[in-house]
Amino acid sequence: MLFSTKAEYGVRLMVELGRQPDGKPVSLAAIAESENLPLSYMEHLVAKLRNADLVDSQRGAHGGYTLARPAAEIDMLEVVQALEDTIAPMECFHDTPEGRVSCSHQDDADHACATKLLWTRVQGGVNKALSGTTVAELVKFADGDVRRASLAAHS
Amino acid sequence: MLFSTKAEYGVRLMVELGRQPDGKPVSLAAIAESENLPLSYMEHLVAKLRNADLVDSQRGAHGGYTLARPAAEIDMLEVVQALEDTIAPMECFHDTPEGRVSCSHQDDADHACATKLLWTRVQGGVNKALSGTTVAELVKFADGDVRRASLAAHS
DNA sequence: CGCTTATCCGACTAGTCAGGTAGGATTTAA
DNA sequence: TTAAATCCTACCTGACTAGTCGGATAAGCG
Repeated sequence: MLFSTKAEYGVRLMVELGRQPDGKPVSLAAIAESENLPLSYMEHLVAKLRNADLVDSQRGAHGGYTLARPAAEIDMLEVVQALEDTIAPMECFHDTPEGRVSCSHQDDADHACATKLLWTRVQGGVNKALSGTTVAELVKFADGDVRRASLAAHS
Repeated sequence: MLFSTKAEYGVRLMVELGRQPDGKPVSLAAIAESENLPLSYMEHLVAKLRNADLVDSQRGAHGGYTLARPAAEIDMLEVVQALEDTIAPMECFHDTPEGRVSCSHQDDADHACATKLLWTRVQGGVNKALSGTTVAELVKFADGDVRRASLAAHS
């Protein structure tokens, strides 16, 4: 498995939020019910999204969550990175502050890390796919042949 | 972490085998020592590679393993697929016999699986990176020739 | 024929973590 | 003031990763 359910659930959550046409906050309970996901588990996930400034929260009655930015300006690389602790292809890949990939295995003159080329390419492919997809796009896809979302029916 | 050490170790193993110029079998002990990896753990991995017809084995004294095919004809998608139990991006993706991806979540008329588009793209990116890289290429890279060549994912 | 080198094979295990639960504190609208 | 919601911390549990171990089998060699 490439990603865990954290990414799966979190992406669904973002899509549900992006689905809300006006700026009205949506409660987690509504999302959890509509996607049939455990509410208390989602609380952990949405906390990560909030820490990453991807969603805003409104506490109290009639509170909930909203996208922090327009859905078209949030790409999936941000979302997945916020949810998964790491999306590096291998353990030996640790992101440097400059954002470059590097490998902790030796990279000497006589013996290069043979797998570095491969994992770099894989990560490139994943990042490209993630950063090239926005929340808005997924919303459109989900709504494509569907008239009404179950969540919209509730509000 | 996208992949486990199974893929990491297994790819290293394949590269070591591909490094052997003649068809002489290489013992696991030699590889384990040269890559500084646990021998008894590697035995499990090489068994998977053998079952996938990626390596041939020669038992007994002076035995060992050889690539089942020329290094240029073995791509990393085969290798990684043999090692990892699944490389689907998400749990809900199960490969159908025809090789197409599908999602086990409901895709009914009233609620399309919003994340399907995303995971399909991700898997496409990973598969492309893996299938576009051969053992021979990694061998060449490790030997230092192509060190400055395409590190980034090419198309 | 043993002896050594190697692959093969299955059982077992410590540690980690994903996935989820539980309980309560805090904030806010009506 | 009460209900609806976020927020926060701790805890649990089964599965899986990353091994280890002991031995069976097979092949070359003197």
